Amino acid sequence: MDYQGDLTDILRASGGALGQSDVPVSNWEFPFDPSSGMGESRGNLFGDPFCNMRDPLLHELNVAAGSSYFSSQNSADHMLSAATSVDRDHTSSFVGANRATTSSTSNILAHHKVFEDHEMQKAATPLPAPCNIFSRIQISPTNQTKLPVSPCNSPVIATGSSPRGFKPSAMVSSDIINVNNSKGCLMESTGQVQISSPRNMGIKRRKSQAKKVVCIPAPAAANSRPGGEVVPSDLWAWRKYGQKPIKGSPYPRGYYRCSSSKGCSARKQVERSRTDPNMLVITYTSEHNHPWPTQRNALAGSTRSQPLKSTAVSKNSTGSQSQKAGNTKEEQKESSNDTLSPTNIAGGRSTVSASVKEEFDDNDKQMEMEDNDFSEGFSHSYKPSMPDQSDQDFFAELGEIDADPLELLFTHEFNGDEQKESKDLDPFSIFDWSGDTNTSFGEAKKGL
DNA sequence: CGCGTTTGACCTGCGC
DNA sequence: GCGCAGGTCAAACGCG
Repeated sequence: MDYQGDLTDILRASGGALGQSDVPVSNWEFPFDPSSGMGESRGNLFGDPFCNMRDPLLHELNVAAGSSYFSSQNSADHMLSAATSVDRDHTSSFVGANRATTSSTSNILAHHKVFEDHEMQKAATPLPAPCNIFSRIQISPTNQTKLPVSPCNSPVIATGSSPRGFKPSAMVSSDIINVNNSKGCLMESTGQVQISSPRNMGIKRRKSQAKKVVCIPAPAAANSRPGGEVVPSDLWAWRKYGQKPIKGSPYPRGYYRCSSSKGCSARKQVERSRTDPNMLVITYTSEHNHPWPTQRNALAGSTRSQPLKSTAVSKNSTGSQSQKAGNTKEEQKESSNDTLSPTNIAGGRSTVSASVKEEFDDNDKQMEMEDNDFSEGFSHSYKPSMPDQSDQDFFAELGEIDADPLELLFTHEFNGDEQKESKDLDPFSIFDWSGDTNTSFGEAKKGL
């Protein structure tokens, strides 16, 4: 089995926190420290390569974490509890994976992790550039990787940004992985971390660009529902511009570019985990240079990306097709709608997990996690920030969204009798599960 | 017509 | 320097 570049690698490299689980999410925990005041300023104090990278889903992560729901110091545990209860009726591979965990977080539904790329640690000149994400990540051009070790158990995994970059031996591994020390907090939750902006941006993009890796469960198990490649759409519009088979992986990698705005350099790569086809690994590169769509118009033009019945049928009928072909289609369809499943990210009801990894590929750079408050930095980083807009404006614009994702996610989900199975309260509803996939996904959720 | 996907070719970085 | 592999381009085509 080739784990190169696979999420599993990350996890394994993280010190074996996951044990032998094939489901890397089992021990994942929130990278953010809910008590770290995520609701405070957006930061933008340091060189955050993603200061403008406002992925709605990632944003949701932050906001969710920073929401009042998580305001308490124990909010993380609350979240965990809530998530557990919510998921109680759902059985999924992730739940099964969680069985391997020994901590009370074993049933955490939404595990978010921030990963530090080992290459990122390699160094970088600290930049005062306004950034959010790693407002607390400091990169030292000379220091060796100073791994943030916090009482939190979040397995922070450093990985290569690219399959080639996945060199477990080079990963931060145990140094930064302090597993099961505590729950619901990010290991870096108390440290300040600064990272510098990528150098040579645009010249050696692939090497110098920071990346975010988000691992989420595929909403619809491709293996169980051939025609149910249900992928929720986020508020960004992504256009696929390429696909490449990845060596060692039966699944191709799709390349997407933000089509919400011309000139936006935001890109993402979507591929299915080799070891766990139910997991999608989404790598975000570059950043959005525009506010995220105020309307769900991000879905515009993406209708075709929704699995057509004909397609599903075809796939079903041709289930014996070459694996590559099948995978390719599934991958593309899933990713075409943006694979960031709210289920995963938002800590919805289903037993899902999401990990977010920050990567910073630049051999010339070295990142130092000075403190342990990485989570806060993370939260900041993913705060929806409008480059030229005040936060107020931003939220005002948020109001223009058809439905506030967060509200949908948490207002219902965690209020009082929050754990209704009602679809109205279904955080999934905030995403566009178009076509027959709507129902399909409902089934898929049950299947989870 | 506009937007999307598909897909082969090309470019680039990296390891040997 | 060469080959491999990942990343990107762009023409062709489909869909609403």
